[in-house]
Amino acid sequence: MSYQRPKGTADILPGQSELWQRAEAIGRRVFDAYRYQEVRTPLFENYEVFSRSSGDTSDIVTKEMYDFEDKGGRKMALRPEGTAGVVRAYVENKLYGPEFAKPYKVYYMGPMYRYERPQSGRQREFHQFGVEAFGVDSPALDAEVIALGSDLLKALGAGNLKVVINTLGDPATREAYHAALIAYLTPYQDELSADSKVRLAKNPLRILDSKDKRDQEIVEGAPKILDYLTPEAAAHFSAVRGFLDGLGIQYEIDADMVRGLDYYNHTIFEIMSDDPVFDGGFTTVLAGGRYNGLVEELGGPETPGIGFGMGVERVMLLMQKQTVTTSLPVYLVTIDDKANAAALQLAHAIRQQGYAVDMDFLGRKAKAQFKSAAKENAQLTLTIGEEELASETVQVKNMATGAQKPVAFAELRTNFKQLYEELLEADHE
RNA sequence: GCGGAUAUGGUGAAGCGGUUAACACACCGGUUUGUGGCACCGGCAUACGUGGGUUCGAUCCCCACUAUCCGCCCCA
Repeated sequence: MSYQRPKGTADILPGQSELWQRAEAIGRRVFDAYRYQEVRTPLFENYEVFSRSSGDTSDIVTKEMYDFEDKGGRKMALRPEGTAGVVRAYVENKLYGPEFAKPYKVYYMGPMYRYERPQSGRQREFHQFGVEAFGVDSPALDAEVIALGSDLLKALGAGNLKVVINTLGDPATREAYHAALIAYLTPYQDELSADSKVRLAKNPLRILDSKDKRDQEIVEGAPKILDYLTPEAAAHFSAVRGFLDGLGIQYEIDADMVRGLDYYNHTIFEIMSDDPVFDGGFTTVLAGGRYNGLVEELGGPETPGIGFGMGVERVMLLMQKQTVTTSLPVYLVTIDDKANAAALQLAHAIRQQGYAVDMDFLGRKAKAQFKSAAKENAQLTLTIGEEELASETVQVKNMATGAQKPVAFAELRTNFKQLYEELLEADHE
């Protein structure tokens, strides 16, 4: 009986994992530059953590969540996104306390789970890098977070980026706009797509980014949220725009942009790429926004917050073009099995000095071993045969120049670093 | 949840009613003793997704299932 991985999951194998490690290293570097520190929260939480934060009616909660009952009868769920768990941890660990600097900035990297039909750039188990910053309502922080997202993608090598922003305003804004939108759309009720008819009752904002052609025509004449902003919300948004301008970050305002999670308010943003790998059109690779009120919703004190999530798989599609070349310091060539004992000891000694060593375990002939060494991009090959065993030396060959010379076992064992550097120096002469 | 396409060895890919199921790549070995390339020679593999059906005969036709890919919904 053989098995295959669950639908929508992926094995990240050597060849790919190097690229993931590179992405993670770049992510950590960028996050550190903005003084975000890593937080690691559980992959699963109480179901309520997600349903309360994302909204009971959001698609993510109603049809995409991997929820289950544990053996103790508790309703749990695999995290569909990163923010809820981080907010829960923020509240539970009382990170709002006066001893913590504000904003309290954290980042995370890890797998998320959504029960969806897999397709290009979308899986059931997927990965996000994300940040959250708590405790500061200043629009300057909104701008900094957007700058961070943009820097992150650029550092990861993503090109053809477009920053799109919008505001959902404060609760008063939202209430007024919600009413206006329903008033406008209701007369068109019969003309709306089937999906949008449902949305009209459930979440009319969603109709704004319907892809149905007729819906779009109707939406064109719909009231714009920007006209319903309270003075405070308008001031916040214009300040964000000013800071972005000051940073030289190009952006578009899309008044019809809505996000899938109900907890957003004020600034929301997406960074998209129209790189050819997404064949046709802009695809969102990073998105987030402000979620003042969410901390309270999960039982904490009134605390503003803002953050974003970045889809690693989508970024990986962009990074795919990059090639990771690795090289190997030493390949040990053994002439026959009699050399194995000495080879193992030398390999061990060199590895302990911090250099990677590979060797043959199949008893292949020298030619094949050199071929492997070349394939692994070995810098040096050390050959051990009968003569070398007798004289306690190895033939060291610089693979780049082809130069070869004998070196005593003892020297390899005690001072490999110097030898290695000297031998490779020859390269540059 | 809905729609479309596809399923042949480690990989890519021909064949489309009767074949030793091509070919290429990869891998292994050899071309005289222990050195990376090329060439040539040889070897290699539990390959026709699973289960039914049609047929004298099915990789090929039909049905179902499963899986994968792509799109919709939704989203990162």
